[in-house]
Amino acid sequence: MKRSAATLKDVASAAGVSAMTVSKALRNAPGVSDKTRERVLAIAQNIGYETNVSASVLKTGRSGIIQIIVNEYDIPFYAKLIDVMSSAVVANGFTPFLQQTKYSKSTLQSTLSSSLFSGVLSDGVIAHASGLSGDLFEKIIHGKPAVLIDSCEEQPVVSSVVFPNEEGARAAVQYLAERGCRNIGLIGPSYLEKQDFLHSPSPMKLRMRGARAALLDLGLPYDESTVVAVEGMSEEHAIDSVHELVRNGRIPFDGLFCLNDSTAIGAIRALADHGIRVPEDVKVIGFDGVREGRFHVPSLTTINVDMDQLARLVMLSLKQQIDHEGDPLPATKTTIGFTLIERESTQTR
Amino acid sequence: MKRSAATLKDVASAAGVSAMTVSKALRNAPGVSDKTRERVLAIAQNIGYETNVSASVLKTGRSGIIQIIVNEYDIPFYAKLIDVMSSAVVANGFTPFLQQTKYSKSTLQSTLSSSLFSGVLSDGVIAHASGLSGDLFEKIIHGKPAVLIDSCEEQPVVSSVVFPNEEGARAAVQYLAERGCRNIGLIGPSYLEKQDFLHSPSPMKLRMRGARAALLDLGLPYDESTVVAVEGMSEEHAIDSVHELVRNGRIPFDGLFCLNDSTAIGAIRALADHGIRVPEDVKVIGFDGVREGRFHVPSLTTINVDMDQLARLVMLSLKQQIDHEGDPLPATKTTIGFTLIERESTQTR
DNA sequence: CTGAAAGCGCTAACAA
DNA sequence: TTGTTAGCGCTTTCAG
Repeated sequence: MKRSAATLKDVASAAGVSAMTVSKALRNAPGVSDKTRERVLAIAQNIGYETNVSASVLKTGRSGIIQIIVNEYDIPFYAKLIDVMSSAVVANGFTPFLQQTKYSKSTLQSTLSSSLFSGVLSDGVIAHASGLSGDLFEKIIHGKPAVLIDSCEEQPVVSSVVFPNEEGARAAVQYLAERGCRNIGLIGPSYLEKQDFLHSPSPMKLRMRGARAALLDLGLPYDESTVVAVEGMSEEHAIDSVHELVRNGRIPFDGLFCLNDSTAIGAIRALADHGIRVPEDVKVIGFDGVREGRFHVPSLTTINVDMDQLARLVMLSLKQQIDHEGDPLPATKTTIGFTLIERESTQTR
Repeated sequence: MKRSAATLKDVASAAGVSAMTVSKALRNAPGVSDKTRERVLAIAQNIGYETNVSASVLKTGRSGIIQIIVNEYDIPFYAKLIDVMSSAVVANGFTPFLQQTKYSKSTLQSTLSSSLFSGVLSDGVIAHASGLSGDLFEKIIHGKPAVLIDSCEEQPVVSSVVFPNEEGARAAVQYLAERGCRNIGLIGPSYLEKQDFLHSPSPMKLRMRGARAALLDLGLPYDESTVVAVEGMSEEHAIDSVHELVRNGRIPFDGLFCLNDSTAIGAIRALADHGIRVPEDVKVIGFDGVREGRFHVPSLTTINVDMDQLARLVMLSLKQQIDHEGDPLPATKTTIGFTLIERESTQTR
């Protein structure tokens, strides 16, 4: 029951060699004969030796830990994101360390700066969190390798991999139009006019911009009544907004592009409450491609973003930065691809 | 751009005191005058000092890190679990460290024993993972504070907090019967007879046992045809099994208790594929109370387990163990409560 | 209340 | 190939 773990020295004396030799043997470092290495490994295994990470981190300044920061775990989109990103981090030989900010900027800051993961303990950061400008981020992490996910700043200070927000939104609206929709509504943060898109772009603003552009190109209306404003991008928010909309008269749409899957799912749920059928009365398309969309009735048509590509690109950038510590690489910005997955919620038949 | 963080010494010389004084000041340890402390804090803040955790862990042997190990992140049940548990860990002043095993026993083992989080780096472990017997677990963690979630062993070696599997299942079946169901089907791993329940209980076995007992008590049939066997507890598995069932003739049930919410959601989805209506033709009830159940059409009636209570009890046990390091406490086993949440999937009307 | 000394366990650099 | 030395940054202990 002794929790005082075995140390290198213990292994060394048991093996009749020096601590240094054991250290090399265990790390597969050069400078140890195969015979010695094997023997050391066996003995280490035998006495249950585990390397003390604190010590080695203290010495080497490298932990192999990559922080992954998101807003929240229990949301389909983030559940998928942390799954994919953790797996990618592991596949690259690092250890992922997840944290959720619960949308709190102060939590984010303390998460990033203070306590456990300040200077040394993490070798890099991957973040998708609201209230996270590249400036702020850079000020906190001080040049530590980092990649932001879907940070839409025009002049990126920190490298980021972004979703195909505009393109995807365009495709969604065009698809609805092709399926015969002429009164297309949008569910998103709020109605925006041209000039509103100029400053501080955000993923949802960009999706709105893409949708707006598509509508105008198609000669379809885009005005205040086009947008069903939601206070947040969760199912609950969409349910509230749609309920309110219907309460003020029948909904005027035959197609609905929801700026993410959660609001799409909420919208379908709320429409059902009022006996409005999807897709017969209204066709609905979402954005993200969360796994839950497949299992709903009706199943959800969506703009599926390529998460595997996301993970690959993030890790690529991160590893480059880690390899180049000291001489900082310029920040990059890469956009990933998407596919439109057709399901029941937009069926014509 | 210097990534070489400020050290205690830097702060010390800037403040004109010794490193020791700074250390005490920053940790709120006794032995420093308020005046000195304030000055030190200000200076530390000013030059952006962050304590090097590796060093302090190395010295003190305590990291404040609690490992949380689950099978998988992108599953509604686990998404909820990690949210609740992380929050509880944080609320208790510790830092949660999440890991997913992807149901691999070897991943689990290496996760627990080798590499990063072996001996020192984590102060405790919370785990909900398959292939995780208490014995195995204990062998790996060697008396480190730990709590297993829903480990149903009769003679717990490690403390655990378990779900109300039997009671909840009983309540689910009774509820269906009260709603008029006479041909109640169960969706779960496989058909089990009395003797099958004796050995190596698992959560799903216990739910099956509770359901069986309820059926027999009610004088309703329980035989091989009662159970729709699934290969796993995800939506996909349930979809496959229900499809196969329907392919072999109309389904003989007017009520369906699915041993978790994911299979319930899958079942409803598959039934819809065949034009079978829920709840008109078949009433469906699930188990767990994942957030997604609310948003489905029909919304899902379920046995909602009290996750907040779970989190509280887990942390309580863990903290007791941490406080008692050295003289091990006896393993405990506590069952949490549940409520039946009525929604559309079992409506009568 | 403050500080000097020692060492946690490991590994980079060098010496043998 | 192996071993020795030194020190990462912090905190425990004990002396001032």
